[in-house]
Amino acid sequence: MLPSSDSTISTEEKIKLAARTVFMRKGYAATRTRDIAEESGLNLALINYYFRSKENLFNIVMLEICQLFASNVKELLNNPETTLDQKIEQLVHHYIDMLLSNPSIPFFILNEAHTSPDIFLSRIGMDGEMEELYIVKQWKELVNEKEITIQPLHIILNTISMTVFPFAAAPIVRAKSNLSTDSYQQLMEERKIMIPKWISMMLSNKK
Amino acid sequence: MLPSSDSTISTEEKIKLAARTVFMRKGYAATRTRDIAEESGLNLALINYYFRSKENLFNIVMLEICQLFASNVKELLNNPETTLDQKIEQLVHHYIDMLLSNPSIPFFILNEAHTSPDIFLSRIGMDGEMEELYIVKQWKELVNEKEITIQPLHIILNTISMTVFPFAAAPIVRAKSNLSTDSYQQLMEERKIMIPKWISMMLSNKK
DNA sequence: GCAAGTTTTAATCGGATGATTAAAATCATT
DNA sequence: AATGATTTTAATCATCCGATTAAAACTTGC
Repeated sequence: MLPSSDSTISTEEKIKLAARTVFMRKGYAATRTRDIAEESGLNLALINYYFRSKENLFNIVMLEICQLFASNVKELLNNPETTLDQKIEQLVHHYIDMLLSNPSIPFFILNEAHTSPDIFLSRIGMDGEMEELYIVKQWKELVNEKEITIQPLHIILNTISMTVFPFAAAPIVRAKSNLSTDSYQQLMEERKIMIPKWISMMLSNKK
Repeated sequence: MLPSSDSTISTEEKIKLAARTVFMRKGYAATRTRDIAEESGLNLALINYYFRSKENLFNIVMLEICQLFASNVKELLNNPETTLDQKIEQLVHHYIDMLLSNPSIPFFILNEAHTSPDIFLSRIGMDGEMEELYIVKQWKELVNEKEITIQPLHIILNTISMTVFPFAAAPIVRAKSNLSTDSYQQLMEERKIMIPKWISMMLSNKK
């Protein structure tokens, strides 16, 4: 978990916290070091004293967010004790819970992946090694059993799309649907239950 | 349709074209007027000569993109001649086709909706009046017939999520799945067929 | 082909912004 | 309390970038 705002935290941590807030709200380019100074209530020069440059600070914040985004997921997908359906359910729960407390993350990640894909992809360990995960074995078994012809990528895309997109598009959806912040959160709680069911339906629909 | 690059187009149009390219690639904040000048091969001062400011130029480009994004959709959803299933199918087809030729639009819209939601929402006519559309009547009929309890917002979210998100996240998904541009387009063509079926499944699943 | 308007150019301005600096304030050690 | 190290501050620098300007290069109408 990312550190929460506290009373007795170091200056360095205060800067990182403020930077995370502002970077996530406005993206890298639109953020001025002065914004971070203001947000943290600290002197401008401290940012360059503790972190050498704006870019360096951003990289550090970025890395922590990516780690948060990826945390537990690999273990979850590699657990031999849970079924495939359970894994999907756990994954959706994990992400919706995480996004409910950090709703700006999807935008942030999409933003940086889009504006500088090469840097972004190299920064986070996008090195594959997905084939070894236990869920892949389970998927192959399911394909044999039920004669499913659907590409697994579609299922992955659908799961992530339905889970993450409502957070990325929250400002638009909220405006269009006239939902309060609370109602929107309630809606996401509902989706925590529903999305795994919808995915199961897609999987059980043999060809 | 947005104007395509041509041989005999006015300077004004050249600037707008270049601006669209760069704004969509980098977002408003990260774009310098000098980038637009370079992209168009024109003198820097022409941007301020034809459009008074960077912001003004952005607003114009933005408006055109939003219009493209919203074009035909209202008519489609208000057509009394098509069934609800057909409407969803047409909607998905329309958007995937549009996004295949303009894959940066989702990121662009999400970006601006997030960084300055108030400006964005006021700019595009987010004024509701959704209730009058024919599809709403059809939805209500379906609810009566099949005793569906699912919130319509979930279905809307799912349709848009599954359609749009794979484009917004394309750089990440492409990297993770090692798919070429062609294969990725092929995947989207498949989704054109599949998404309406998945949505139908969700709808037919009574409670 | 010349005058009036229009478009394009190179040069420059002024404010914003990332970064630095040198001095002041605070803290730690004895 | 005195000394030295660390942290914080206000002021400043250098560069970037949106915008302007004045003159040059075109175009149009006669």
